[in-house]
Amino acid sequence: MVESDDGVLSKDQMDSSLVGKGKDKGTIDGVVLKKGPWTSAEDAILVDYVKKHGEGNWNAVQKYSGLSRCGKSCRLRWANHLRPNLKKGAFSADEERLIVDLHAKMGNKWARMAAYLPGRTDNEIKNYWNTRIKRRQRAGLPLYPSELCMQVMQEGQQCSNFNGINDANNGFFESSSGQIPDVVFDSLKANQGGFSFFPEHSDVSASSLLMKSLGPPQFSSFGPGALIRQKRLQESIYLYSGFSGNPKDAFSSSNPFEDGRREKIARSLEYSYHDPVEENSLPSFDAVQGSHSFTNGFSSAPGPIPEALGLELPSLQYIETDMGSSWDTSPSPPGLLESVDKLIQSPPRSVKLDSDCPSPCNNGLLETLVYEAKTLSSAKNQSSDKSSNSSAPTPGDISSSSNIYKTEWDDYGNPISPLGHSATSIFNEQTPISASGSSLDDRMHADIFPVSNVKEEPFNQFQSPEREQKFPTQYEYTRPDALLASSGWFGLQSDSMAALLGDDLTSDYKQTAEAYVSIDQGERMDVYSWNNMPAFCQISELP
DNA sequence: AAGAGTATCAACCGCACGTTT
DNA sequence: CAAACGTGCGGTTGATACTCT
Repeated sequence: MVESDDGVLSKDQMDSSLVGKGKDKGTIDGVVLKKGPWTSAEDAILVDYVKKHGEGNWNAVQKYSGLSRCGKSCRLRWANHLRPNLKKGAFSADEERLIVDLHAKMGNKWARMAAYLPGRTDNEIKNYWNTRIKRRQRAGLPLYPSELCMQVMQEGQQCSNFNGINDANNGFFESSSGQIPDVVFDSLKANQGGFSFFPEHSDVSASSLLMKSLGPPQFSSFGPGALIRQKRLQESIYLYSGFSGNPKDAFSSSNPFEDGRREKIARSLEYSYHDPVEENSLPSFDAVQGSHSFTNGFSSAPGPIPEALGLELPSLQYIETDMGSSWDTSPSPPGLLESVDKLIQSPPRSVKLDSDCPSPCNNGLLETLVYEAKTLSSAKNQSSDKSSNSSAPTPGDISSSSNIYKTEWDDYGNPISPLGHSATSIFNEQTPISASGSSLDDRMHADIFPVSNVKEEPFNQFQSPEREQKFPTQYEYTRPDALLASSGWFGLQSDSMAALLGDDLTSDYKQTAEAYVSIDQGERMDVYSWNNMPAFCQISELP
């Protein structure tokens, strides 16, 4: 940033100084507020003001000092640049470690993280993190060091006797500021044969996608505050995904079609979704079942999802129900790998409707999609028979879905897999569906289907003994199609598909279908593509 | 050397929340 | 009780610096 040390306004500064947005914005008592880079003269004025009046009451700065800056700008300038004891320069290795650790615990809580880094500002940390994400995206590296994951895993395994005490209002949120379980399942690849629960930074905004796809009508029962929670939910996804939130970033990859698709799609199927209602409404804690080590985003999210963990922890993190306690009381998994095996082995035959099964086999997104598809289909057929949805997860059911698989594609796919894409955006971009549609239908079309990227290689090839030996258990969950197959999602009827995409679109997809993958257990997967790119898949039972 | 692409960083914006009026 | 106000936070933007081709 150019900062005119001489206090001379640059052109932009001059321009921005003249900007007055409307009657109220940009002016105070008729004084045009300046924007843009601060000059040293302004800094001096601000410092002087703070010396005399102390911090706070920033809106009075202009009044008392004549500085033509809004209070917010003054506060920001002071906090980020002028206040004493600010540490400038690059982060030290220790600081970087701490940031990674804190981010694993807190998510995008920059201000809170800054509290642990004396002399550093939230803005610095945020910038550093975003930069780091991009860097690692490019490198195809995991976002969190594997040691951290292993540490977390070990801790998690030590507390496998969790019996699911649920106290939704136990101040989990509050505790998160200080005592956050070091549970981050990330980048297990290095230590666990490539299985990673934690996305490096997939930008699949699964939750937002879900929220969009769920749509208001079906989920009006979310009640007041749902929007707020939705926002928080989105934030959480950013943590998981590293999604900057910037739509532009969604396709920042040099080859978004190729580089990010796998992970995008895979992760679109993996992210846990926390029912906005359940989040704050003291839901039953399905972890009581305790049989699954993986937190299912829906059911085991206890009440108010911890802002850092409940919402922002990776799906595989256990939702701590008592933040005051240590991890000893956390809903603990009977061992992650064991659970993985269980999950892999568990029959993905049906969509389990019972909310008491937190089996991660039920992918929340998938179920949601099925549900939506059927709902739409049902609506389309103008059927008044509500039971038509009986085989599909209801919102409540969805809330019990689990879906916590973080996959690591790097091992078998793209070594360089910049994620950074939102499924929604992908879909919007890669399908002929207008993303700008304003109608619900349009949004459905645009948002409901992430581009389910299916590996181009034949499925059975992937299951070759050699590969299986190489990746004993991991691959089942590192493939989106495997996720699909194991998710219990199947039988998405063509009419449902049509309802979602429109008959014409479905037809288009079919016309360009490039893969027709048979999988075991009497199912088949039809892969629909568009523009020669896999767009989504449909699993159905073989005759 | 020049242009393109990427990284970095400061600052802005909108929103949420708590407090005051 | 509601509106206004002040503050803080997180996401985003845009300009410059840097690197690569």
